[in-house]
Amino acid sequence: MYQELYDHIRRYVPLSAEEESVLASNLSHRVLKKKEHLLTAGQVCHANYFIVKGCLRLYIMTESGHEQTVQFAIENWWMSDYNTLGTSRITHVNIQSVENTEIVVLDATLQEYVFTRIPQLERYFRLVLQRAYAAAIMRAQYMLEMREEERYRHFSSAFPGFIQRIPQYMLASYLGFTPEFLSKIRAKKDA
Amino acid sequence: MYQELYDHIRRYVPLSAEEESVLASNLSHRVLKKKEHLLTAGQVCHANYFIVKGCLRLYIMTESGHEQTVQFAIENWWMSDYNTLGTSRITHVNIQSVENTEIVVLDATLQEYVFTRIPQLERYFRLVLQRAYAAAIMRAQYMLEMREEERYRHFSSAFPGFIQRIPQYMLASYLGFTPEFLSKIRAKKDA
DNA sequence: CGCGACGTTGATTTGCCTCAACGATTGTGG
DNA sequence: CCACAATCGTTGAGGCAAATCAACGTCGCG
Repeated sequence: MYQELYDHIRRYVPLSAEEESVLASNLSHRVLKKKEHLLTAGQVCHANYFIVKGCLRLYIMTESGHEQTVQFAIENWWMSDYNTLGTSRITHVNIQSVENTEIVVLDATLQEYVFTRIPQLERYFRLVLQRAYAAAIMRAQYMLEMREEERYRHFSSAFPGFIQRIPQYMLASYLGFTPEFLSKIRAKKDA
Repeated sequence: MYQELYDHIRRYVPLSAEEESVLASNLSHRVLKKKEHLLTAGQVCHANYFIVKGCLRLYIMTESGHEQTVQFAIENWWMSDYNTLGTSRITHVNIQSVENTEIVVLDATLQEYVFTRIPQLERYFRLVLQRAYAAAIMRAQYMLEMREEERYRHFSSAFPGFIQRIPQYMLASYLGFTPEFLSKIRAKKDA
């Protein structure tokens, strides 16, 4: 149980068998079918989610009424609405599974308790967040320096195989252009 | 000395006078003139920088040879190249002061030592990074959902006053368009 | 089988870029 | 302290990349 998470934590900090069990009693496990919602705009976000297997996406509804994918998360990444997590404010984002997905749920208040019992986890999350932040900055950089087509080519070479796991309209949205345009890019150079 | 930083830390975690002095002996202070470089592509990034007063920007040189501003940081924010900080890899980014700026420098290796002496700082940085990450995600969202002109209007209403502190060409670059276009936006609706 | 979701393709439009020339402002050295 | 250069901002003409809109093909699923 939770083995993938333990392994991930051990990449960053030591974790004893005893600590594993403290952690285990504060976690829960959840299985999501494809396209199932984990969080919907208007709700309060209570937990941090670790992906064991599968893929989540975070999206918002734009004023013009279409879904704008803001983030993807795959195996060994955490996802949540960090803007409101730990507060009682409602979220404006939606989190949904892209494919059948298995996650570990760490409730925000339990997380605080776990930190008191396993102080090294504070370090683990600091390191995880530093990586995530660095990745977000890199993404901002790519959005700024590359044109649409270049972004697609860069993304597909950086994450080969991932392309086949997600519908094209979600990828187009994430990369900041239209599905029609993505279709035209592929028609051009896939040959 | 370092009072602004102590105050900022105390927004998140307790900090005793004794811990202040442990911290102090591992920090240094630096004053930068406008446009001075703190980090240049090709160097190794050794430290994390806390802004006491002033403004830094992080930028890269694009293939076409122009400066692409990726981030700004102002009072009470930390800035560094988190992609390489703590490693011996060279950086590809530049960090430069926008105006006369005063910073606190926390060396990466000393930071590790300080964490062993003041474990609560691990928590402080976790919380700071969580906020920074949340802000970076919000920014990605704005880049995706808004058109160029809307981004400018949103930015200038979200950070009134900041506009006057930075040259327009840096702001245009940060927002993802050309200085000429920014000039045209302003001409349109400032009247 | 038929419907809805997804992807493709083409015609047209448009928002923003590029390029170029011209002001305004700053700062620096004689 | 002025002159000049360099930097920064403005304005306009023209071009192009990507959006929009619309129609059609295809696949999976109830």
